[in-house]
Amino acid sequence: MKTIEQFLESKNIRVTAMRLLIYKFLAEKQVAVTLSNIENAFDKADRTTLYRTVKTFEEKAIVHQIDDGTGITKYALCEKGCNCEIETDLHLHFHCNNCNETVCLTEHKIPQIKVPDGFVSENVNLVVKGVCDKCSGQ
Amino acid sequence: MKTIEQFLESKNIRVTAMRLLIYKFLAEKQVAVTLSNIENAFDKADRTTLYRTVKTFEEKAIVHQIDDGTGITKYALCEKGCNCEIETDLHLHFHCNNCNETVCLTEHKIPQIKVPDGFVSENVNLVVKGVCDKCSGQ
DNA sequence: ACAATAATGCACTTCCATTGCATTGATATT
DNA sequence: AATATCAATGCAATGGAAGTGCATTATTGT
Repeated sequence: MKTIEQFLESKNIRVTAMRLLIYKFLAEKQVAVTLSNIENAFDKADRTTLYRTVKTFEEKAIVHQIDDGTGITKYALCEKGCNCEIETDLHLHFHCNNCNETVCLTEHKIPQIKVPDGFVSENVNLVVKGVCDKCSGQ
Repeated sequence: MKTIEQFLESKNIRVTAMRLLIYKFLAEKQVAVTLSNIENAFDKADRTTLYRTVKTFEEKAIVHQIDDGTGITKYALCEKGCNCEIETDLHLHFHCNNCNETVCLTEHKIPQIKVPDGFVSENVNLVVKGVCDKCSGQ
């Protein structure tokens, strides 16, 4: 059981108060968040700092970026089952058209996709849209 | 063999010189195009006109929008095998990381994706990224 | 030919992403 | 412990794409 500090250090990320806070914020969220979400949670901090912190996390593969089709980039912590260091890691994301939230379905791997001759597949982005469990009534 | 004029009329779209030009432009393209692409091709015309023309085409289901993950919306004509009137039509798109072009692979249907209990799947966006046939060497 | 309606063009606005630069803070070296 | 070095933060500004309101022009139907 590592502390967050040790974890960040193991990823070659300098530990700062800001980074710890943002990490904790991401960790307690069950859904992918936008920069604005983070901004609202930390209104004393500057947008740029938050932006760059998330970028740093992304470069060090502790956060991955999600394009769920809303036009706004979202971010989520990489979890067990989400090997973002590996370029070809493929898990799917679910975007709820009702509450507008996006979640990672890391246990759902993307099936092999066949592409025509001459095409080389390196990466796949798969977003399923619909209604999430919270909104679907039960 | 319908003329473009007849085709547009059959879709309840008024025929104008601008719309014919834009339609022809889209038709001769083998790849999805951005608004900027269209803008560059028609620099005498106003951005807004181009924007609204494409929107109209989209509403009338003769063009579909593609989110290939570049952050810029692309558009492509719906072709045989692409039933965009049907909300749930699912064909995949291929984005080349080399030439940055995106093509529709209409003959490649998206496999059924399983989602956890409580989640309702309505729509799927699947983009395969890699190297296209033109860039892959042969 | 004319009235009604739709298409086009212009000027803005908004929102998100991104960068340059100065400043503050942390780390390492002596 | 003081200082030099380098990274993190904050501020200001920019750029790009998407979208809207309104006036003007074109098209359609009567």
